[in-house]
Amino acid sequence: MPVPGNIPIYNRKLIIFDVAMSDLLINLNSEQLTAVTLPDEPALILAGAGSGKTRVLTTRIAWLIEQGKVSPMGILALTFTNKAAKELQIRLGTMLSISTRAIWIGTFHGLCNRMLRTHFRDAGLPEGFQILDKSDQLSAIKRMMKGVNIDEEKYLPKNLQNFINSAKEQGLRPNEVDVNNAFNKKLVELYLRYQDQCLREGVVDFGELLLRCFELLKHNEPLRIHYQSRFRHIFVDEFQDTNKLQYAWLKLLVGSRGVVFAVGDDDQSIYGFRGANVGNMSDFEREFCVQHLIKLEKNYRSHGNILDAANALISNNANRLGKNLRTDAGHGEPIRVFEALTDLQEASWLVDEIKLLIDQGLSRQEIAILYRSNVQSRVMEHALVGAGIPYRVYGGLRFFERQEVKHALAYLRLIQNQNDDTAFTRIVNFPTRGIGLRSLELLADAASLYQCSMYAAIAYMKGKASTNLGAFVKMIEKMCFEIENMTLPDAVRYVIESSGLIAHYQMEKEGHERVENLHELVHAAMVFVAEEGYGRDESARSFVLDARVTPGMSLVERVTDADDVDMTPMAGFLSHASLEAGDNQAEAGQDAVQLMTVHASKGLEFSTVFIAGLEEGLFPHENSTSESPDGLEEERRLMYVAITRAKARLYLSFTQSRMLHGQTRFNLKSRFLKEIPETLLKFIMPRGQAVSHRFFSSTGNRSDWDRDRFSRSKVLSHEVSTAMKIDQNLAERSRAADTGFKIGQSVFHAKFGQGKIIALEGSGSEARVQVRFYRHGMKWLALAVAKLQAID
DNA sequence: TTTCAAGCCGTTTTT
DNA sequence: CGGCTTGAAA
Repeated sequence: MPVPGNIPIYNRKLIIFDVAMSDLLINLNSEQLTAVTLPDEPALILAGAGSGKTRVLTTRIAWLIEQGKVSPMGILALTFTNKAAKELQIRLGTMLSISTRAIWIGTFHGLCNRMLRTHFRDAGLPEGFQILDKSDQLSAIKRMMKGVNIDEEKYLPKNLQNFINSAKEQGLRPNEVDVNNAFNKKLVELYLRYQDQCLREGVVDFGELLLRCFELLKHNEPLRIHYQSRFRHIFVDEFQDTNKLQYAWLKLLVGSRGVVFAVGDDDQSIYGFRGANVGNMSDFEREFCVQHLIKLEKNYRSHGNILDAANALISNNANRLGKNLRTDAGHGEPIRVFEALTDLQEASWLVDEIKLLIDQGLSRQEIAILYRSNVQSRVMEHALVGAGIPYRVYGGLRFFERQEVKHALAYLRLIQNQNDDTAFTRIVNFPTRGIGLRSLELLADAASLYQCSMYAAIAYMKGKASTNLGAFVKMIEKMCFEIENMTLPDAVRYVIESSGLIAHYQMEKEGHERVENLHELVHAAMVFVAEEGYGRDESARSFVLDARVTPGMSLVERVTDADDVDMTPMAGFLSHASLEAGDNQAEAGQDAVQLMTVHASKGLEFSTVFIAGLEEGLFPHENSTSESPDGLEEERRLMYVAITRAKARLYLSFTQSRMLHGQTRFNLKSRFLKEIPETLLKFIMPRGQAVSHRFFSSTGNRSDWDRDRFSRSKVLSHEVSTAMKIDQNLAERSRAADTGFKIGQSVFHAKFGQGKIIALEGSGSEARVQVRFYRHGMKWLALAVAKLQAID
């Protein structure tokens, strides 16, 4: 097993690759090949949607290693999301048979976190510093503001939060922010106060991770030189999403010898509103003297009509680096456009159309409904539920954001770092232990008087409040003592029990799922320990050919998160919980129609895509169009992203009227529709609906209507047969119910949507189940009557 | 401490 | 319209 340590692994070509390098290269088109085999110089790759961007990235890394140009240790790959990092790592893992562990792959935040953990002293942070997520940050800000005398009407915590974050995104400390008026001045003052509080409590927010790491590299020359000489090749994915600070950080890290390979698409820049700066791409080109700007314009995803639509649309933007997608696939289907009278009609048309598609054999998960804003989902969900079509909505609460999980983590955080007032206030009286607001006010006063954390201030408390607080301290101390020698999962289990969290949620009538999530947290800790490689011997972590990593081994075992290996399991787990909030989607697994915002769809692809609500004011959104011209361009890029998600079929819809915020609004059809050549479109008329003049004038030619396929009689017969099929299916499934269902089983109900079985009773035709539906609460259902569908 | 009702707000969102 | 927060009352 052991390989002599003095032979550089990266020179042993035969061992390294599962697939011969030539095979990897031969399947690339000429644009991709050029990019992959570029000499050691800064490069900017303009990677269009569906152009094989990730493939170029991974093949380039593999190629560099194979050529002996760089050791895995000399590679740094930066992504924007954890998902992207994971995908890179997995795909690299399939190309290379050496461990990918030595390669630093991660998000900007993850890697900054790692550096700060390693050099916490140099960075001026306490060893066990905690990371505040967005909601932690907000509560920290609220707490800070309580101690200051300000006009609460004028200074909203949310606004201050945005102010602080956007300052940090631009790399600005309080003293560096431009002060042009009194209002601004106050905000800066509050920013400073917040900064002091964070430092005192030993916590950092997301922006701080980057900013502090930036400052660390900037002011610490030996460290900067160390990393500059280590990372010879730096890869940046989704470059158009980087903000000013990330760009500055990158420049520091690259130094004069590093080679940056930046991949991005200015046409898919849709996060300007949160600080992303597309200008970074042209800045990069200029400042790094990029010799090779390579455009990947060959698209492997969509049919011609779809790409033509996308190209035509995006050509209306003035600020572009410029590129045009092309494909070898045929034109494919025309893009279908539907105008509805109301949002309800739009939804019911959508559902009818989806039924047809499913009948034609399309799987549900190949169908996506995209919309500009989340409120639009409700009408469509309602229609889907009514039709008994399983669906999945992306977005919403993620695992580590759930209140019960955050509570449990707060206990762990307080055990780690007793200065963490955010964690303290969260749990000091949860579950309730007779510590009211009054006591906490007194405690906060004491804390500011003695300049210490609230936890430490308990020692100074006198009177009756101190009894309960004293008991709390005893409990935390006991926890610290007990878990000291426990494994991470055991510690988590101990804490959720002894804190009383489990007992509390068991008492609550709606607490079943929360108890489950707490147990799930223990499981998450086990997975974390296993995946991160804690408990293995040190040699397994260092860069040697790991005998256990063989081509036949499962991917999961090969994937590790390089971020956290230097931390204790607990610190690593808590970082992980803050930096990777968990899955953003509802229960996976089941074949379901996908609903999401256009933003959430970026990077995904579907055979069939519906883009709903193409109306002025909604898409493009009114708030974006009024503010700046670039706002409209970003909306257009958003539309471009939406269109390019579709592989084979694309539907666009809009309505004359829509219920929004409690009132009916009448919108014009989106300008984006007009920017797509009519020759690519096919207009569909509402079924059984008298065609108004308005409809005529706004949708174009009568000859464009698809009378054939969407004629009334045909659709109706389809509807009937679909309904019968669904009934049959459901009936069959419920007959199998006696044996089929068990507690904890996820189920789907035509009326109530998805839910989980939490109780069973009776048998045979008497059998009843209690189901907690995600959207409709708790229900008892007779299995003989209710058509429940098991979801695996 | 809990519960209920009035009030408020409403684009997109990862780390 | 509807979800969530906040404030008042029991």
